[in-house]
Amino acid sequence: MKGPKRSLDVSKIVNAVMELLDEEPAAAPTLRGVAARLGVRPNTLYTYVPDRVALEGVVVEHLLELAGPAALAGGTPWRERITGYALRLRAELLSRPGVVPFFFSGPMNGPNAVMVGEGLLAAFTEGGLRPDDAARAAYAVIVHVLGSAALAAADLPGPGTSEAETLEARRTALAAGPPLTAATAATAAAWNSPEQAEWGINRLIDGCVRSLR
Amino acid sequence: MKGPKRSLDVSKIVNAVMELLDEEPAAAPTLRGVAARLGVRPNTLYTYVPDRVALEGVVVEHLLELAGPAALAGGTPWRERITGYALRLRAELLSRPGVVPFFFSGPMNGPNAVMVGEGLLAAFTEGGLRPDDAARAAYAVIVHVLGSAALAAADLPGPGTSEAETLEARRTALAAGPPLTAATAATAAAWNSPEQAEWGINRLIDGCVRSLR
DNA sequence: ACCTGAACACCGTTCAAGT
DNA sequence: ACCTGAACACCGTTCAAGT
Repeated sequence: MKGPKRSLDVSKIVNAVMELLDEEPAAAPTLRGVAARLGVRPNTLYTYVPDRVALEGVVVEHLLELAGPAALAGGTPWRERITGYALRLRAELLSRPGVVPFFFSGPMNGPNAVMVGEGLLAAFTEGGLRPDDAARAAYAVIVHVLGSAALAAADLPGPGTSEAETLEARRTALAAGPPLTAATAATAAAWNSPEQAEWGINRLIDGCVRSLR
Repeated sequence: MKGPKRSLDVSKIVNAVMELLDEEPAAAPTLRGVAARLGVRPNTLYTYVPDRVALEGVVVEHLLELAGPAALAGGTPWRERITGYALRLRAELLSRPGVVPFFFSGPMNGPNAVMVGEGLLAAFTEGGLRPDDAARAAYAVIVHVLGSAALAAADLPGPGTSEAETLEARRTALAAGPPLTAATAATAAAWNSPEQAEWGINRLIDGCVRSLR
């Protein structure tokens, strides 16, 4: 048995990124950090990946997969498939906030992105939308879930602070704001909660279904 | 007339950021770049701003203002006020893609953010929503417009490529994809267009209004 | 073909020092 | 109070060189 010609491949690099995120979920992985974890020099990674954006794209593909796009294909009612995937993806991202910027650093056109798109299209079609509306609806859902995840990640408390006290501080601040804001401070303070993300996605789907006529 | 005690203030710093964005809209402004443009050492900025995230927060506030939040308060039908502000904000961001990440680097709780929230609340209330639903709807709109802007910015072609050929390349790629994707390739390829952003926001508002009952 | 050594041109941030 | 000099600990990326 002769030794391996190469010690690395792209999937090992992605694994290293995921391990870094496991250890420090809020820290954005860097090429140098990934290389160090693999016991290799930073420039070695350029043998496998053209640049940082490309590596981030591969990680994005991995996360789209992690959220279980296969479940989009069928089995449960169409609407649950959509909200299910959307909320699973959001949860995966928010359990690793450091990865969120990766979704906004380049076009999202890998095979898993296409598969997710196809699954959402199928679900919306099953929901009664015409093809073009289904396409618009599918991408609107992606926009919403990624926007929600990104804003929630930006709002995460630093290591010193608990989520509850951040929430309470915000509620108090909003209660001192203009009238309508003050009157809804408790709701508004939790605007980055999973519950409100679910509410938003459901309203979006409601609106899409309504455009059936 | 004695010389000024300080040569700088926060608004001059924000101006410098905006000038950098005017010159190179896709480049993310840096503290060092801003300092250089002001003819000052990088660490000088720490007299005016505690760190990079805080500076970005001030720039975010400036952009929320640029999109004209005052027009949210009244004058036109409630629904146009919402879509108008949302699409103006999106356009401001996409004419300066380098600033987009600033919206995701920290909590968005400045006075203009509160004012925008209040304006959206007023509009949705006028549209017939109960206060808590209006609050959820207001923030869902923000989520959607910022998500849309961020994904569109990530999809922008590099300096070498035109928008039209990027679109055409994507359409061709999607046409070779799975069946539903292929059937809607023309629509799907333009998923980051302003038209589809407007479609998405309108569907979201539709869905919110429907939750009146 | 794969990996390294060394360098380049950057970052944000700190701290003691000058005025 | 404001700004600087100098340094620290980082980045992504390149290129020639070694195996």
